[in-house]
Amino acid sequence: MGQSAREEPKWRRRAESRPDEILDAALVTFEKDGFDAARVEDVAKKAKLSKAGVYLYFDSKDAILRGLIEREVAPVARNLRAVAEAGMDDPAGALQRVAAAFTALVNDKRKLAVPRIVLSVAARYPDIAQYYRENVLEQGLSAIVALIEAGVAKGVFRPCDPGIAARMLFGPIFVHGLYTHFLHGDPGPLSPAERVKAHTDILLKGLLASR
Amino acid sequence: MGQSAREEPKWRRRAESRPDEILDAALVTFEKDGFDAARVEDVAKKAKLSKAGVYLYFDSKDAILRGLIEREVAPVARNLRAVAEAGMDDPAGALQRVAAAFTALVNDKRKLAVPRIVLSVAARYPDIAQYYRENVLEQGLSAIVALIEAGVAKGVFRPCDPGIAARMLFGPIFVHGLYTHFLHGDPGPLSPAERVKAHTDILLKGLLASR
Amino acid sequence: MGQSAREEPKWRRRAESRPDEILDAALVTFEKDGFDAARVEDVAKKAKLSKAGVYLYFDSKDAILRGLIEREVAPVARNLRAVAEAGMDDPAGALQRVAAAFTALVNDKRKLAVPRIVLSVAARYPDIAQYYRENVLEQGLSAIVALIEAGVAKGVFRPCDPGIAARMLFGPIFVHGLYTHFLHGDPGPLSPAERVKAHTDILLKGLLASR
Amino acid sequence: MGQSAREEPKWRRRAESRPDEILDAALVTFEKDGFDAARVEDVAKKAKLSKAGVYLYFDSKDAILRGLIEREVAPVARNLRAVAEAGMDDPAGALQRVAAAFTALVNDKRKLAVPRIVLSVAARYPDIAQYYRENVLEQGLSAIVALIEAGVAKGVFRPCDPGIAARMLFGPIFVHGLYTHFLHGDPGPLSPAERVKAHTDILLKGLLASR
DNA sequence: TATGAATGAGGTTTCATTCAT
DNA sequence: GATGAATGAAACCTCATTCAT
Repeated sequence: MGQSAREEPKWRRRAESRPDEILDAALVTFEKDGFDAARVEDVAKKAKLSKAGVYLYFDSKDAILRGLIEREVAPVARNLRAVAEAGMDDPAGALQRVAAAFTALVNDKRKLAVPRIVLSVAARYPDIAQYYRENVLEQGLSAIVALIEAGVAKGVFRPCDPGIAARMLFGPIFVHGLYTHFLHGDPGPLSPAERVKAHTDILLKGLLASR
Repeated sequence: MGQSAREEPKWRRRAESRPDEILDAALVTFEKDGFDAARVEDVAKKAKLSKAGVYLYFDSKDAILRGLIEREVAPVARNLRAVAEAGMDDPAGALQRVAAAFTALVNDKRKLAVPRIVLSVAARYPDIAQYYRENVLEQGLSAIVALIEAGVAKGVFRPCDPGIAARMLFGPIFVHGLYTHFLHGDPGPLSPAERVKAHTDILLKGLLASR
Repeated sequence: MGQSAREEPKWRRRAESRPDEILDAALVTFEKDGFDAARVEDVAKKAKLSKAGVYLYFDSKDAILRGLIEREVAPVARNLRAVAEAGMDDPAGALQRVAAAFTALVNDKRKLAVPRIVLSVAARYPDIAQYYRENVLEQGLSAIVALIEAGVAKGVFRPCDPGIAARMLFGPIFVHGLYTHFLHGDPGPLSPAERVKAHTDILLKGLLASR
Repeated sequence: MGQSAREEPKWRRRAESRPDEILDAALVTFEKDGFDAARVEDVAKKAKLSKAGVYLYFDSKDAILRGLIEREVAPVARNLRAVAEAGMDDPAGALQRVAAAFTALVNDKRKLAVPRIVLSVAARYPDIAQYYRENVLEQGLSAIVALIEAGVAKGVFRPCDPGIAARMLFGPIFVHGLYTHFLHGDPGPLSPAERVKAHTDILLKGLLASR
């Protein structure tokens, strides 16, 4: 109240929040332009920092990318595992919930940008590819695989290859995200929830032990 | 002896084959390094041409990419359509054959490189994204959609959203390709044929009208 | 106990010793990396100060260099003059003592670093070159020149060009220092004292009036 | 004749001479500004080339330096050795001729720039220091050492440490060069030839076996 | 007095593209 | 048709220096 003349120091002394601000800016910039075409200066500008300022917090452009991946990756993996593990005694229901969670994730263009970037730089930064694979993909896959195996063991699901089943869960959602977000493909008339339902209807019918 | 006047022309007129040789080289180079990191000089070297020589056949680096996409794209789309259309009266069998064809395609790392590159430059070259979407993705999707719809009409398949079903066909195969080729993920123990079978088993069970 | 109000001042008022600490640090850093490659931050770190702290005491990087030269230079010149002047009545003995003193000086890599730095920045900072020349070189030379001239006047030395003689005293010692310290040349088997002796033996035999 | 309008193609097609032109330009630029302060762009400009053009012939700024050292070094070493070796049967005369040759060398500011540069970057590029030491200094020294030893063996010179004697030959000349060229010290009234004479007079008197 | 945070200016290097031959 | 030579434009990164606290 009354101190309206000093609303915001505008900058200074926010070292703690800087790395995150830079990563936020980088995510947006990399998503828009791709890693190579993105200029560090643009990241800096969006983070309201000078170019040199960025280098106070990250050693190099690819260190920013690494930081970004590391920050973005953990929650995704954690999220998927949690949903999967929470439903081990109701595999069919859990499958639907995982599909819904993954759909929500993929619907967020910013979140989907990360695997796209990883994919495009994987050849040059194998460590990034490896990190992503081990910390997201294998985590997610193994969680679903466990879920499917549990379902099979319970007799809820027919015997099947759980890796294939897992890909049948994630694959369609992921490609739909790429198609609509990055290639501007027509998302179709269904709402996300309807898509999840249509998808899991078919998938579960394919998986469930008859009667 | 005596043919001293015609020792060996310094260069040969092979203008006709040149563009293709350049595109071959570009495909390999782009696949390895990504579009941005790939240097025109490397493409030239691999095509056994000077850097300037490349510019006799292509106006710019992204023109090469456009040429590449145009060349690679048509056969893929045509192929998938053909398989799908040839099986309109046996939708289930056709589905399996499409899955097999698409698996074969995706197994070829070079072929899979094209969509990966498209994805990574889509933001900067919207025309490329559009071209790819219209000429490959929508072609492929619509062919499968038609197939599914035919199946539903015939009563072979249950009523379902054909777009979703199509993504359930392509998605798992595509992500498996990305995962194994570009992120060096474990391809798992199944042979391609076994993967196709496991995949279509589940998918068809999910789609087929009971009884 | 009980002195909680004075636990430890975060920083101490040691303004007086600071400039010297900075110069010490600068000497080491400049010696190791050269003036250009040395970073102010490294000087600061070695002086246990923040980068900004250095600027409390010196206006700029080259001001540090100037300060360094000023501090290092006076004692050297004074020392050489003193030795020379103390021996005006025994020119031959004084020559030997000057050689010994200069050898001791040059043996100290840190001390030798100063002229090396001066030499490398002389073109950009003519004032530094001038300062060094006037306050060290000309001082040292003139002292020796006076010594030689005294010797000649006394009849102890043959008539000779005293500037040349002076260079014959300093030159060999100086280049030996450069060679061994900065180019890692083999210092040879002789001890410093033996080098001084061998050197002055020849030099004196060359200078002394026969009989 | 009559084609006065096309005097000089101005550039193009002189790849062969380029490296040398660049090294010439670099020598001048490095001599003037020192290695660090010299900008590649200035070297380029002086060589009448674009900045990028320089990189067609040299991989990096320090590659230019290396090239420069390599080019400048061989003739110097060869020259000194030749003079020394040509006079093995007249050591005293040869010593004078070596002194004269070295004086001529050092009188050339451009030539003297090389060791100055080497000295200033030695810490950062140890290979350059080593190269210079092995290919110039040790060559020169060993040639003179051999000469002195020959003189001693012949009974022309008194027994003495030849390394010291060699430094007494080179040292004074070298420091005089540094002093006058780079610190703008007063070269004194003597002509180069007179300096050589004054120098070798003393040195030879110091070295020669009496009668 | 002391410093963490910030930046402007500039340097090296790269590369798509052009052009004379 | 083919290329060696050349360059403009830009990108990454560094560092001396400043300033609010």
